[in-house]
Amino acid sequence: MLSKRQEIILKLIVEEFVKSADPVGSKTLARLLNVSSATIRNEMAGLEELGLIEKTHTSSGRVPSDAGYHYYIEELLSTNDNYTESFNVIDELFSNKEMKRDEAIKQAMNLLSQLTNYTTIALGPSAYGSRVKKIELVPLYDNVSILLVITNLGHVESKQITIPENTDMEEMKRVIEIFNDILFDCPISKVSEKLHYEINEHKIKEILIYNSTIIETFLEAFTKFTQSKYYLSGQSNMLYQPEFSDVSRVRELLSFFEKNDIFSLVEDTTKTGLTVKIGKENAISAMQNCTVITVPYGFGGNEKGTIAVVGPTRMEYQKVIPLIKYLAKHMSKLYKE
Amino acid sequence: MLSKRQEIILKLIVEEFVKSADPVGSKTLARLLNVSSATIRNEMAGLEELGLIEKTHTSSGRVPSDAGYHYYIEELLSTNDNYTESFNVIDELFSNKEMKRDEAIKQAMNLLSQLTNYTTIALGPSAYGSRVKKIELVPLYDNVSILLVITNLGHVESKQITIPENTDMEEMKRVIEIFNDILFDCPISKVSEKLHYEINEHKIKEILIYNSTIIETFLEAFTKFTQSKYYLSGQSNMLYQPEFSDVSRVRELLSFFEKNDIFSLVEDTTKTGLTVKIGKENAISAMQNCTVITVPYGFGGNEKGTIAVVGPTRMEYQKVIPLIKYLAKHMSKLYKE
DNA sequence: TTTTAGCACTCAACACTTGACACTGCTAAA
DNA sequence: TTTAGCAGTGTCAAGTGTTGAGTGCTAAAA
Repeated sequence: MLSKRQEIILKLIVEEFVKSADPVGSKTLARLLNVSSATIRNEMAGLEELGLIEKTHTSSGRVPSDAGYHYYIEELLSTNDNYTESFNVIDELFSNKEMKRDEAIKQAMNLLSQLTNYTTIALGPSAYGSRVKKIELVPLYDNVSILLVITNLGHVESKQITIPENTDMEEMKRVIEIFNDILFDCPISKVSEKLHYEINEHKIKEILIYNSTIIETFLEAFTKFTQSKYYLSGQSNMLYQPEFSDVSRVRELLSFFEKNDIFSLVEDTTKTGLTVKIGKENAISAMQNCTVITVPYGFGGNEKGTIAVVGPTRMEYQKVIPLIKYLAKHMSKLYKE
Repeated sequence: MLSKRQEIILKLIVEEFVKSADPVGSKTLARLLNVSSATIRNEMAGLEELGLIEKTHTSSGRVPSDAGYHYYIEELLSTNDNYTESFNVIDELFSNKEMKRDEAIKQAMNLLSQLTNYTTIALGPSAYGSRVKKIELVPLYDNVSILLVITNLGHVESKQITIPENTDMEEMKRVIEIFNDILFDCPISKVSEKLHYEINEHKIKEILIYNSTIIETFLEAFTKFTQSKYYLSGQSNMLYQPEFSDVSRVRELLSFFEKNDIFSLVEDTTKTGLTVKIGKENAISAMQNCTVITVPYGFGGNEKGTIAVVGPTRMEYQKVIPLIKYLAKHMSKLYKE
């Protein structure tokens, strides 16, 4: 257990370091606390022993360790501070109702990356959990058609399909009708299940006789919905942080963003609430001196997405955490139709 | 006019420098040409006077100037070399017919950035110039509907619209039918024109009486088609080039990619053939030591797009130019339905 | 018991010097 | 026209010395 004074010192170290990016020494703190630098040094020795702060070299000032940040976030942050400055900007964004959900999410992420100056990520599930509203087939030319699936939340997915040579268009229309019957109001996540069930049972048999590959094309179109998409904003923000003055770091990080591994950052956190992964807690090597903060959104149905802020471990937690929480709350509202 | 030997020397300087990224000195060339280094130096003095090569400092080897690269590309490259190695990979990609056009373009750009190790850009016009195939309105809930527009090339655009409170759905259906009548087979680029014409003439009058804002919503949906989109691939490739070992350069470049200024790179070149902009010829400051090679594609109708490769001026022109030409040719085929 | 002043020590950062090296341009001879 | 030789110039890496911020420890003061 830390003494009151140790907590104050830890808090100051974190906040000074976040501000300046330089290790903070005993003199600086002495000035802020009206004790001598020697006293501070004694306290710091204690904090270091507990693994909450570190030195970069024998005679440098102290820097918070990963554990130190955690302590800061969990014990020293939640109670006091509350950053509400930018909340009205967020309110404003969401007051515009004339936006498709995807568009709203994109804009929210852009806003968040602007407000924080870090990189932000929104992870699907663009349509996961929403329901089938209508299925259509629009002939284009020859034997090529476009298969359209529209969901109750206004999401549209299209897939080009080639219909076998000797096919009657009337027949095809009937097939689509049957699909509409079967799948109307069916959650996207259950489509595959439902189709496979119907294959053995009722109406769908005649389709199968008629053409078996059409089912596959269908399922492909639906997997497009379930493939969670992601949106990335403010990649280059990070480059202005002093921890990325080394090009090789930048390379690593950007290559990571460009690969489609984004999911590996967040994946398992759809269930829990706000998660803060600091430094080495991130499995990805390029992220060893980054913090990833994730919050799920959309509790309405079974559709859940995640938003995330990625920044250096030396992050303005004080500002970011309330902001991302507030944003997730608003986005959740958006999901309840 | 350059002498034969000067041309050979210029060619070697370019190619050596492209390979090594180090200024090339007289000794290196003497070894390759079986003359003494002093002879080379005399020739180099001439080339420098013509502004084709430069020194980085008084006693350094020579580096091609922007003009030198141009001379190389125009006079020394086209005749001899022909890089065909990777052509079969491209053929393979395009042999898969089951792809929507957008998807095909994306994949082609990914391939190109992989093959070249530079950044590639594909600029719209995703649907500009294609024709309206079908318009639909799918009610979602309450007074919210989705407006769908499908083109003859399988492109789908959707927009959420709110229909005024006291509106009869049957009436609405009739309106959509009228739109379909008017706009069927109309090139996207002409939609606005045609609508405005019809407003003063025939059938559309009754719609106007009925509801004037619907036309606006309509036009908005169509502008989505005409807004040329772009696709960027291999951003981080550039970071591995030694010219980007300086972080501030990287910052500039990546910030540029992140802004939506991409069009300013290419915009005016839709009409001409292959264009090579070297170094200072690029208006954008972040690109002052980059080369941008652009080629238009899609000569079929009036729909034209552009693909581009962005790399350091020290670029493997020998490899990139044939490659991008070949790719553009194939993509053009894709556009002829 | 806690706090403080003082001192010796450490290390990063910066500026400077130095020598090796890779060029060039010029000149005079081949 | 080509070449060898030489003086001159700038880069780069290694080494040196200095400065300054910060530490730990100890002994005295509160």
